[in-house]
Amino acid sequence: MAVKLADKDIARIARALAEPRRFQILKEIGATKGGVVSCGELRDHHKVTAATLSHHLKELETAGLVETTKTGKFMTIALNRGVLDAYLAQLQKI
Amino acid sequence: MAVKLADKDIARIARALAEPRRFQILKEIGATKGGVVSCGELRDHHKVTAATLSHHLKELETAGLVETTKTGKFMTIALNRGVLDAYLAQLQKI
DNA sequence: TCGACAGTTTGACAATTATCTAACTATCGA
DNA sequence: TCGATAGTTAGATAATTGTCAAACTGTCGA
Repeated sequence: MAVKLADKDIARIARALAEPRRFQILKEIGATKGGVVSCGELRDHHKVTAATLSHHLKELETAGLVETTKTGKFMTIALNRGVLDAYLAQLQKI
Repeated sequence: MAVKLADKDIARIARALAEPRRFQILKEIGATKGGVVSCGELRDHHKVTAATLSHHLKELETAGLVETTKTGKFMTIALNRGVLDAYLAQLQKI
C-alpha cells in the first residue's frame, strides 16, 4: 500500500495540480520514455521566462510530484509516480 | 469507460479540490451513507458564514463534483462520484 | 581566466479568490 | 398574512499566486 498522506500534503499536491501549466508540465514529463525531461525541453514548450518555469518546478518538487537532479549545468526532472499514486489513492477513498 | 474530460474541466475540478475546506466538505459528503448531506450539517462542521459555504458549494457544483437538489426550504448535496472518478482516471494516465 | 550559458532568487505587479457583511429571495408554520 | 428560517447575491477586502525583469550563482569550454 502507498504512503498515507497528511491533509496538508494532499492540499499541496492538489494546489500543484490545479495550475494548468503545471498540469501540462507533469503530463509532458510523464509522456516521455522514462518519465524524465530536461529543463530546456520544457522551455521550448512553454512561453514563459526561466524564472517562472523555475517557480513552477519548485512547486511541483515541494509537492513531491517531481524530483530534480542537477548534473553540471543541466537539470533533469523526473516524475515521482509514487506520490501521484498516493494522492489518487486518497481521493479514491472519498 | 468514464467520460473524457476536457483540459478546462480538469482544471476546474483540480481547483475545486485544491481548497482545503472544499476537500473537507467533499470527504464529509462521501463519508455519509448514500453520499448525501444537508446544508445545515455542513454549517455545523465549518466555521464560516452561510455566504462562504454557498460560494464553496457553487464551486463544487460548477466543477461537477456535487449535485444539489432543493426541496422546500432545504437543500441536499450529493457527491457525483462519476466526475471524481473521471478526474482520477485522467490523472492515472499521466 | 573569462565569457557564455543554465537555472535561481528577489522584488514588484496584476489577477484570482476566500471571506465577510448586508441585503435579497423563497418557503414554511402559526 | 407575518415572521422566522434556508440559502443566494452583490460588493468590499485581504491573502495568495502567476508572471516578469533584473541581478545572482554555478558550470563549462576556449
